[in-house]
Amino acid sequence: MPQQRTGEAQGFSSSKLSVLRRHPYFADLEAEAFDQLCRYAKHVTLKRGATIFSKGDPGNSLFAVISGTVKISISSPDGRNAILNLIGAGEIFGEIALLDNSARSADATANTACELFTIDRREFIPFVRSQPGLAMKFIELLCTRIRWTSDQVEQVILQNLPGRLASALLRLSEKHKLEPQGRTIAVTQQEISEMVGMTRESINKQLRAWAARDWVRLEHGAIVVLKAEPLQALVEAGSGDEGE
Amino acid sequence: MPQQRTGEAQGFSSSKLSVLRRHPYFADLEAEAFDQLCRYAKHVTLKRGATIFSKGDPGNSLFAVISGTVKISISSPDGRNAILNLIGAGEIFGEIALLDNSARSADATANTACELFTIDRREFIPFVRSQPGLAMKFIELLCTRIRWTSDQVEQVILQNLPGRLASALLRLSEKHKLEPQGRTIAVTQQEISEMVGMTRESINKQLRAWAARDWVRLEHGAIVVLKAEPLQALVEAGSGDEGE
DNA sequence: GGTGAGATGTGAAGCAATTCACACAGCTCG
DNA sequence: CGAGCTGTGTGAATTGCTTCACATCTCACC
Repeated sequence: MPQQRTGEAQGFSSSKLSVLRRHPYFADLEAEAFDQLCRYAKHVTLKRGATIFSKGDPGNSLFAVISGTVKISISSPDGRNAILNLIGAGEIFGEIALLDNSARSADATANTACELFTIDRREFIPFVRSQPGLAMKFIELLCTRIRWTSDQVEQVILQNLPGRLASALLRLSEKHKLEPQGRTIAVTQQEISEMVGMTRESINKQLRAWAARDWVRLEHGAIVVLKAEPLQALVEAGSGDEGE
Repeated sequence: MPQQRTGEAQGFSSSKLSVLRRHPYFADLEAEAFDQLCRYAKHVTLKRGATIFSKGDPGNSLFAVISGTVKISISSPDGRNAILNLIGAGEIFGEIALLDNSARSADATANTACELFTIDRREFIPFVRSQPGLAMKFIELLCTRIRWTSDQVEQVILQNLPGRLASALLRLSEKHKLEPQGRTIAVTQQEISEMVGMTRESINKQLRAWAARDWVRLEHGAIVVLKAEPLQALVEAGSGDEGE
């Protein structure tokens, strides 16, 4: 894990911690247990593009995002990329390899400059055992992940370009809907193309067509969903074309 | 859940139970706890094609397969199907909706005639709480599922037909390698096509090409992997064509 | 031992998405 | 305040896979 600056946890401002505290995974943890968790944690600041871990690494730490976004992806030998997930502030990642004590199954990189919280396996596993409710929380987290990933399989197998793209936009805007920017999704067209598994060019053309109908607005490095309903209809219609 | 015959558990033969007992999820459960679990369980016999549950149903039971195979799939409005997983003897399914107390996210049907074990949420959840090690087992199970599903996303996004098909065959033969039939995978070409998201015709043509090179042997309703290495090489080469 | 349903095998035509080859816009950092 | 790097926009040619339309094969079950 290169390019990181670490420091012990005692200096955390409460505003940073509150990002995590608000999150469902920790929300109903007792204050005392939460403080103890923070004492174990290390703080990491990363530049955009920094590698957090790579496929095949031993999975001996858990991460939480304080600010910025992290990209979970896999790359093929011929240079193509598949983005499995984008992790935003307040979310956790890296739990799978940690929990089943095996190698990382994908790469994690800083998609923007970001601040992370990281906790080591050696401290974390005993902590989970001491907090019986926490295991159940992680089961819920894993279930959410499976639903997310299964959804992705479903869309990629069943839908054509418009359906896949619509589905990806809706899934992303769903994740972000709690946040202040509303329905603005901060992703590049290149990134979306790697999430749905089609070329940037194809994605661009479809997005333009929708922008012409005012279903979306395209910004530099972001997409705003203006009308979710017709997109939703497209997904539900199966691998359907749009009308007119 | 139609077309089922149920009976209380006291009549189970030990041979049936041993299928489950051997399986990692239950292997290191104490005999007493295992017996108690069996007392809660119901036995179900299903005809080929029977619906076990459908997407959207409340998820209030867990299943284990004693014999036969179960298909976990999703169908789109226009009649296309995506198979997410095939569950064989000794395996568990239906745990996701049970654990996070939500609706089924896919359909489950009997892919062959099969015998199942089923246990109700009301009995199961308290049982898990009474067996602290069991929660950890389920965490491992969920991690395995995520890895399986993420693999599927990876292959479907990054690979073309030969790569996807090779990958699917290897993943399936991996699952079956412990069983007596060796590398024989009991699936139809239609089923494989729905797992990789391409048409049966395309799959058939690719399989024939490989059969001509003795990489696989095609049987009625089954595929035998003869040479895993060239298939593995194909997967690792990215969306690569085969030579000559 | 026949018969029908499910599974496999195969070619020709069509098309959705890729590939390739650009032009331009917008940030950001010396 | 250009210089350069990302990100976006767009058209023409190509292609991998689908679609469609069959023939054949296999097996379970009357």
